[in-house]
Amino acid sequence: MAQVRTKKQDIVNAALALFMKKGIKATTTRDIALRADISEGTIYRHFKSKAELAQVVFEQNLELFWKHLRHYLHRGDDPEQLLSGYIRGCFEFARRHQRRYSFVIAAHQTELKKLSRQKMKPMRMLIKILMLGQKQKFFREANAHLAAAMIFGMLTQTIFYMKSGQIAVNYPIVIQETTAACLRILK
Amino acid sequence: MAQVRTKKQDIVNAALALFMKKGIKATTTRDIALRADISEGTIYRHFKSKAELAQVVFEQNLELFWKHLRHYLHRGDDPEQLLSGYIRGCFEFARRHQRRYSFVIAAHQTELKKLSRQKMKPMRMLIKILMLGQKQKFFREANAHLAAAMIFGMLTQTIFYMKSGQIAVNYPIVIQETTAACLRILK
DNA sequence: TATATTTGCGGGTAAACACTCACTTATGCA
DNA sequence: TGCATAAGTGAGTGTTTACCCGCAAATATA
Repeated sequence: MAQVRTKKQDIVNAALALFMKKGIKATTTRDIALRADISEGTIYRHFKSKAELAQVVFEQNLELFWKHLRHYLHRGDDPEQLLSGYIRGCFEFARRHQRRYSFVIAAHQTELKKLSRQKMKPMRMLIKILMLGQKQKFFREANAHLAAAMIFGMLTQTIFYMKSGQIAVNYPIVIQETTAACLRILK
Repeated sequence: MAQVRTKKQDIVNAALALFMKKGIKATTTRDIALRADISEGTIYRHFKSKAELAQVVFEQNLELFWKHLRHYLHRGDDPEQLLSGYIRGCFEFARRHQRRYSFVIAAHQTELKKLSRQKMKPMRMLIKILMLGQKQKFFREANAHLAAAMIFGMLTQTIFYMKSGQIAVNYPIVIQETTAACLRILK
């Protein structure tokens, strides 16, 4: 990503690492300052509160997830391919950026309550794919929001159980199975 | 439930209400004492720590969810009926005991990390249903753990989005749609 | 070079936290 | 009735917390 290394970015990076490991609440400003190798005061030069910092960190990671996903959608534009790319993108992101993924999902569902719930771009993108597929008669008519929730839930929960070691299957097979399951629902 | 009203139960009830509303971390022992109308010291007569209290509260609610689910499974014993009862049971529990449900799910996935992850009976029960169905050739062969994760994720995420008002459909239809989707995956 | 603005520091602070403890009151039992 | 134990109290404890502020150094602007 070749970013400019400013103190501000140092803070964000340190906060990111800690939030991912311990969660937002359990991470202290002192922890962050220590890790970023700056003083606590400096944090408040750049962010008006710990909450604002958390918000920024969350958005940066969501953006990353989002870019990653879009990369997987570039190839082809028929709904079935889009969906399969989407699913693969989610799994790959979760695999390659385990902590980032967990943070985004966990923060979205619990830690950042009201904040930016509407900003969950990956979810909105899924809805769009489904609607496109319905318009083109690839997928049967159904409430796209409901279907998207189902699919998103399938993905997150599957990843969750894989990570916690309760599903002993390898990635390619899980991706394949999940995609097949989604298509069965939608067709 | 007609429970005996002891101070201990008062504490559990107060803690439950607060944990459900604000989460475990954000609830202080002072909050609990105030709400239960007892002193903070009393909490420590009955529980050796806040963590232990949280554990008890979690288990009580999980037990409730569990009993509720079993009630929905009593009728019939062919896998398809069992599954449909299971799904209905989840949705009904989430509807009738919204906060309890959220607490159990949230606590399971984030707050109680290592504790009692193995104790997630509803998940284990789902796996059993799927295995039974496979044995009886009602459902096709597949990794039951993976399928259970998918289905459980479908349910939790759907409920999550319904509660947050992002899916505007009524319960009977959602239950029906979700059941149909599950069967499509499994058949 | 003189001056204004930004960036960084780190000790300090008040509030909040989970938990303790010496003590009082209630309960069970012979 | 007398006594042992359990239940309940609330002021206190030592930490930890997010955040502040006076000051210094760096950087930009003239």
